[in-house]
Amino acid sequence: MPAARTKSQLIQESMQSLRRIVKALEDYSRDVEQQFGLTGPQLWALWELGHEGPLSLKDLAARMHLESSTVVGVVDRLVAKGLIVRNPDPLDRRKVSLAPTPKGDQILAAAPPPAQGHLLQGLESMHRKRVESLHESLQTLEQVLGARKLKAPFFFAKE
Amino acid sequence: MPAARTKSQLIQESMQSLRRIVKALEDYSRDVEQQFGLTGPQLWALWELGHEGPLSLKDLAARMHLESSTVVGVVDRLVAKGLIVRNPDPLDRRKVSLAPTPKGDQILAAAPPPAQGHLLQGLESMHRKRVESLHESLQTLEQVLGARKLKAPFFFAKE
DNA sequence: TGCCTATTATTGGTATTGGAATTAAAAATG
DNA sequence: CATTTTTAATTCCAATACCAATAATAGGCA
Repeated sequence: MPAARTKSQLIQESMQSLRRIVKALEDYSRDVEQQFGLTGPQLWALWELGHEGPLSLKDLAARMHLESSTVVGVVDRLVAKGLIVRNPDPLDRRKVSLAPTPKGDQILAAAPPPAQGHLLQGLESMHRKRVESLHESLQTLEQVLGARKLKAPFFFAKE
Repeated sequence: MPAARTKSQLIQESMQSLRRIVKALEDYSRDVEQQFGLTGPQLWALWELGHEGPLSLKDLAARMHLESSTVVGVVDRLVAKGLIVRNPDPLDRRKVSLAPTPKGDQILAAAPPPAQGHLLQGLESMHRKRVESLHESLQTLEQVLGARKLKAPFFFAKE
């Protein structure tokens, strides 16, 4: 039986866990890239377009919680690979309508779920009680971070 | 009072929480950069050098869980800003010994803790019971991810 | 000692990410 | 209807981040 941990130890270990979890997700994306030829963001974007129908670039960016300027590059590479197409929106000529090509659909049918899917499968395999507990913990953590974000004006001087 | 959630809902929300937490940490780094002139990785590297004494580039990279080639760039920028110096190692001429300059130490004394510090403060403010629960949940999550990582050879065909 | 291997730092190339500025088009306002 | 404002997509720039390849040095072994 492991010795009792101090609060400080628990915190340190939790931090490391969080880092490892984030890194595990990144590594998973890299593995997919190695073996599948699509980077994590590319697969993710293709996934969104395949499952949520045609989307404008802005909507796609919103779904991925990324900036438009970031997604432009991802879309460029998917277009270059012939997996999606940019169609003009007949109703609003500022917009582009992004959709998978047949080839993109084909890839999507065979591809693993995007990074999040990995985690998803892990969570599915957990007992409900555990998921409940995790959920509550994450919410707490988020509240703490959120609260800090609002009320922590930087206390240090600028040069 | 909110309606009871299904397991699936709990999972979805947990995923989103995780993403938001990661994003909050990234945003914090960006805030520090805006107001302090050092990016997250730069502050982190300076912090490690300031607290762990002179380190070789490899050791610094190991501490940050980054590749050496990534850290070279971060070190370049810190050197360019005059916050650290590269000294030759008298015992092994392959190595460089990285250490803060007086100016680097000065910045470090006034700077907020690196990104992780933000989270750290949040955790410190939580009750021990909550931290215990979070710790346990994260460990479980990590186990699930780790297990999957090992036994999930990619099941999809390569083109 | 001299050759072979391993280690250290670096460079080069590609991808991701956000912010700032630009262009084009739609919407709102007078 | 003309002007202004807002919105959508894009381009450009800097910083991460990885991998692969290289140069220089150290260490091991015949």
